[in-house]
Amino acid sequence: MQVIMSSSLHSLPWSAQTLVSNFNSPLELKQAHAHLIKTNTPLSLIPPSRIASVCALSHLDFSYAHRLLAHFHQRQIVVWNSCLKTLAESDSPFDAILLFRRLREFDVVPDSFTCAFVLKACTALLDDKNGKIIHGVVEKFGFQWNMVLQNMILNFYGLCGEMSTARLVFDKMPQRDVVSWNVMITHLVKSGDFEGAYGFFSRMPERNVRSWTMMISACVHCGKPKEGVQLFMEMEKIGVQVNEVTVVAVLSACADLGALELGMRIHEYSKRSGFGGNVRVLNTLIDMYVKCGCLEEARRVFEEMEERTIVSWSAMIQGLAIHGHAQEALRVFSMMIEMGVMPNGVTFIGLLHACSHMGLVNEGRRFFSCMTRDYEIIPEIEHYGCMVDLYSRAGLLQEAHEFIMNMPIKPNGVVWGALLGGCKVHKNIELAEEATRHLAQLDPLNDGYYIVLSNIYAEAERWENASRVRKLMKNRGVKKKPGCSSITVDGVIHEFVAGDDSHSQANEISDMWEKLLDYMKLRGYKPDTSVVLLDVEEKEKEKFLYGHSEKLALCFGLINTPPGSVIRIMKNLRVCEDCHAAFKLISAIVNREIVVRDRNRFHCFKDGACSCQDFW
DNA sequence: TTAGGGTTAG
Repeated sequence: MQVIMSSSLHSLPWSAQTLVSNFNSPLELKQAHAHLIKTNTPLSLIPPSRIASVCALSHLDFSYAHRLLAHFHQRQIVVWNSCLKTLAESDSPFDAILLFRRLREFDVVPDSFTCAFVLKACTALLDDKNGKIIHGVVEKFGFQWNMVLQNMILNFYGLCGEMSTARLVFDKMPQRDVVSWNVMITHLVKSGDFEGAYGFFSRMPERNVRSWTMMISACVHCGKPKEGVQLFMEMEKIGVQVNEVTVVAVLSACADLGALELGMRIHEYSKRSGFGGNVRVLNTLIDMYVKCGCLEEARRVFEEMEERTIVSWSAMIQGLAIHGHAQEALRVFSMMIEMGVMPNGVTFIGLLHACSHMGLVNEGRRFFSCMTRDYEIIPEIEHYGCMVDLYSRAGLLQEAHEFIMNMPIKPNGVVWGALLGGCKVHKNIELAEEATRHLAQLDPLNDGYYIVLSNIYAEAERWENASRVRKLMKNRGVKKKPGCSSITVDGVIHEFVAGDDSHSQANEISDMWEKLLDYMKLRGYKPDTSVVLLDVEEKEKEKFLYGHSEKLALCFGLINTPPGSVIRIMKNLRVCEDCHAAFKLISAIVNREIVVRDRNRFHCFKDGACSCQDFW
């Protein structure tokens, strides 16, 4: 027998070294194998992990690999694991599961890595059955002290939607780390259990920046932006280092709340912290400034961006739309197309919004047809909603109705609601009744629709019908959401509900209103009592009208802010016609800019006019 | 070998 000259790879000739350590295909592997046999060199010179991954990726017969690997002194499981890892991370994770079966046929004892890789494959495939088998293996071999593995199991059950099993595993874990808690929180939020997630968050023995960020964004998604901001403040107080994802989450909360001051502070902070150039941060900033009524700032951020994504363009177009700058929104769209950026469905929602807020019916129609023809975007329910809104606002109620009837998808509450809105403006009782019949089925608990119908009846002085709608609401347990407006002065948010006289400055507010009223009447103001639904005396109606929350907030703002500064008010419902007319006059009387964000859009009152040009 | 969060629409 030929004496083995050397067992070191480096002692092989260079060509053999390359052959043995750099093979990339089964053929090259077999060549290396043959070469080693021929030169009587130990097979163990071949890097085993390479055998494993080549065999795995080329679907080479594993028994060949196994025979080959039998020459190695090291524990074979390492090599199996290398195979499993390659397959679990490849685009055919199912092969990892098949290989795991082979491993058991060969009676190879798995270790914790084996379980981890196979579990990874099961997670990618959401393979409930095999995942449970691995879970069993983990328990059988006593790997429950392996935190990584345990966390993977938690995540696996969470992804499969088996929260109760995840909970059982979590409760049984002999120890837990911050990842275990974060995994539970993630899946509780995803399953819609915000309270449960918050409970876990509160009980965590330690938190990292992910825990905080995740919870803040969960708050925003669950409609609790105020709580999100509170968490952020707490996080800052404790001194947790914030990252760009946290910034995005809290900026979204600011956008929802209209919390401009905090938003601006975070903008400064992100510049200082070096992630002021992050596209996603900048996109969120555009949205925040738009929703806080600072279109100028939003424009500046947009213009200064070095790199823009479709989200940046869409956010800017939508921002211009809700601020009533339809023509500019269309120009931005043209610019985007010229630069070769492909629009998406959301871009068209912004464009259709721009058209419907300014009555550009033809342009809207054109966009609706070109989105499919030129860009292959299939309209979704939101696009149909925008079109119905466009026709309805413009007074083309029959066209809107026909459009709904010809829709290829089932109209939802938003679609019928848009028609109802148009019926109110253009006083069409018949179609309003039809829309309400559909809405009663689709969205029976939404107070807004009942109110609008009752309003339409009241305007037509059909008081019995109006009161019938009221009774219906009562019978169905639907309560009218009270109008509520807020204004921030020196960092403090002041909230006013309609008819509110509980504020410490209530008397001053009332005096201010009386004073304004005198000036307004000199300019021809007549209270529009038609917006008051109740069948009461005219004087009584005026009293209700004068107590509207946005009027209270405005008077408070005029008393407590320096002359010349912009007054920003947020309202939870739409601004009524009377407040709209009053605010136009007041903006001229006090020579102030008044920005009102209602539930649909912005109104910027200046010099006696509104940016919506009374089309809303 | 483990978890994650973000923008546009409504």
